Amino acid sequence: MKISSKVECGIISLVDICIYSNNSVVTVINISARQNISAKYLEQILPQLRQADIIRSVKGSHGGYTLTRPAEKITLRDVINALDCTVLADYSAKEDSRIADAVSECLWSKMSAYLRNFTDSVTLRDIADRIAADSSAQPMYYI
Amino acid sequence: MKISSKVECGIISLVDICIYSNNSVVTVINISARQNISAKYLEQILPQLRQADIIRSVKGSHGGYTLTRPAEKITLRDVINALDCTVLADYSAKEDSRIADAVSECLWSKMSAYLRNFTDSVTLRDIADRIAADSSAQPMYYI
DNA sequence: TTTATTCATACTAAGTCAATAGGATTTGAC
DNA sequence: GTCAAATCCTATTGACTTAGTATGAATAAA
Repeated sequence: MKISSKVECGIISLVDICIYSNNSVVTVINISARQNISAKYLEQILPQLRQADIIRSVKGSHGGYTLTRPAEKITLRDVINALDCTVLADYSAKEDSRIADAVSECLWSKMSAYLRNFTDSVTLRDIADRIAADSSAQPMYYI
Repeated sequence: MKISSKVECGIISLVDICIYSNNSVVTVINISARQNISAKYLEQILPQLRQADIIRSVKGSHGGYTLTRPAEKITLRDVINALDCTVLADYSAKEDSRIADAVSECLWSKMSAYLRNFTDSVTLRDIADRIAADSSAQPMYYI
């Protein structure tokens, strides 16, 4: 499935914040360096996650980002909706016919609901734990 | 979920062929008139469905299209893959980091597999039957 | 030979997306 | 109070994708 770069980078950033914030904030520069994502691009993505109340920002010098709540309370659906609300939304065809209506109603809406169900079931904690599990075999280097 | 117009029109066309081919073929012109889709656009979509062995074409005068097999043997996955193979394919991030790799492997690939599972479970018959069910309340008019 | 159809390919206009750019604002440290 | 480090806001650009159109060739029935 094709994932937009924005959503992809958003998830990666959140996992990064989750792993690297030890009672402190994580800056755009930090994430950019660790994850090889342009800082300017992140500056566009992170405010959106803040507006969706997924992360909290501290402005000014020594500022940065932290999660607003425990990672197990942040779902994949939260993140996707914050960055691209069309992904999980119901879709309705513009073609005008009874068949088109039926396909919209009984197929696409069902498919969207099915996807939402999946994204509800995955939390940031699940992803971060998976990274940690990988790290036990292959040691993690903090930058 | 955002569905491409091509896939949408493809499904609609197949349902149309399924419903309106009574031991005969269905032409682009017929589908176009019934479903309000440009004939020229359909001429681009239907050959792709033929190449994927979902429909069979009869060329020349009195030509048209029929399904190659019973509707219950044609899955949503067959159709989507014929028209846009990126939808159900695994996606791998281009960002270069351990976290990005982990997200690709354990998140996006799982999500694609989940979607494939859904699309495997829905057949053209299911959709056509749904249309028929609607018609018992609201009579269907053949053109 | 005409007509009705599919087939193949090229084209275009509009829209979307990824990424960059520039500067404004906020805050801590000295 | 000044400087530096950070987020914030908004605009812009260039590349790519998509939807739909156009033109004409090939095929086959009547």
